[in-house]
Amino acid sequence: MGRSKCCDEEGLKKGPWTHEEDQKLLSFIDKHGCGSWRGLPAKAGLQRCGKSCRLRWINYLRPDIKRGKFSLQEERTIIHLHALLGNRWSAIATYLPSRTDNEIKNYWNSRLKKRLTKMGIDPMTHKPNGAAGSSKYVANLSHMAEWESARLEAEARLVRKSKIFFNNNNNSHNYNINPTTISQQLPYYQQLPCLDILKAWQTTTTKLPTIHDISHAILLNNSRNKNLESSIPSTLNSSENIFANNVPTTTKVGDDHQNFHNLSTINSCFEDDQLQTELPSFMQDFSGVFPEYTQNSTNGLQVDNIMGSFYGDFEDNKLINWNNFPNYLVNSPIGSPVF
DNA sequence: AAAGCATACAACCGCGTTTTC
DNA sequence: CGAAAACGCGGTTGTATGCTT
Repeated sequence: MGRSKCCDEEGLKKGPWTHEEDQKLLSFIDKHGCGSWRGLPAKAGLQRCGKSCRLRWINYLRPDIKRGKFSLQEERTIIHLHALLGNRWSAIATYLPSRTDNEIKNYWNSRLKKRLTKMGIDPMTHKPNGAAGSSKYVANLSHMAEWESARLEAEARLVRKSKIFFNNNNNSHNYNINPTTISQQLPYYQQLPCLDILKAWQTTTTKLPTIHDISHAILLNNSRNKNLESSIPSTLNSSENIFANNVPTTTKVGDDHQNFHNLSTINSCFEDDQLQTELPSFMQDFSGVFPEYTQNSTNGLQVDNIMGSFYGDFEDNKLINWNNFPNYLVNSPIGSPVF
């Protein structure tokens, strides 16, 4: 029963790989491809266990690995994803295709975590130290993470399929979304940010998303869309917009001070000039939802300090126009298994 | 110049899950 | 269906390198 006896690991070499070993492994994989790690070392003439060979290939020798300094965009993606998914490095790595989970994990542990700590932010909860946590917020984030986890798994399966689909169907759209919207569509990868996280989250709660939730999802998906060639058609029908049964249709910005603080602290990890440039940009994308912002945004956002104000041009009595929000969701380029 | 400390990152280890027989 | 191997993931360790005193 079962498989044949596993390789005997006694006498196998451990520790850092030499250039010669790398060449042997590369040469073998070049000729025979990777996989069947168990038998690979003997065939390649290596005194290593298959597990060690696999790790060396995946984390170091693979040709599609991007090495070197992490960009600000990548840093931001990691921080936002970590806030959402926790220490699920392989899931986070799917949003940074050229980076390995090991590299992201190391980068987080050696730099980002310390940087957040220095700034008075708990790297695990992504909340300011000492601040009273909002259990409701944490619960919502947890819901989002669960759905996002499921979506990630499904998306991974669908990515390959979708690429073939789009290659073969460039001129024959047949998706279950608003045809009026379709006629105005840019290619999927050029559309407004995907908001499937919010869509998924919406299935778990009747509460309207906060500005924090929206901003978080927008930033996350903007960065993902820049990094991932994922073009899966949405299956969301326009009549199924997430706000169909929700009231009120507007929310006072001032109701969300706590969440503003959360977003503010996350984004305070970045240079102010970047924040000043990029945050207004995505707010402008959502001009229908944030009318007050676009009308009064000449001065950009104000970020004074770590706990600084993110309110910018928002005032307590300004309203978010939730009625316009479904339009953005319908335009979402990436499908979700839960819709 | 050298010792001690900090940092970065490659690699290992253990464990849960999946696959194969 | 169960057992065992293989795989994949996250936590941790070891070591090289850089910095400070």
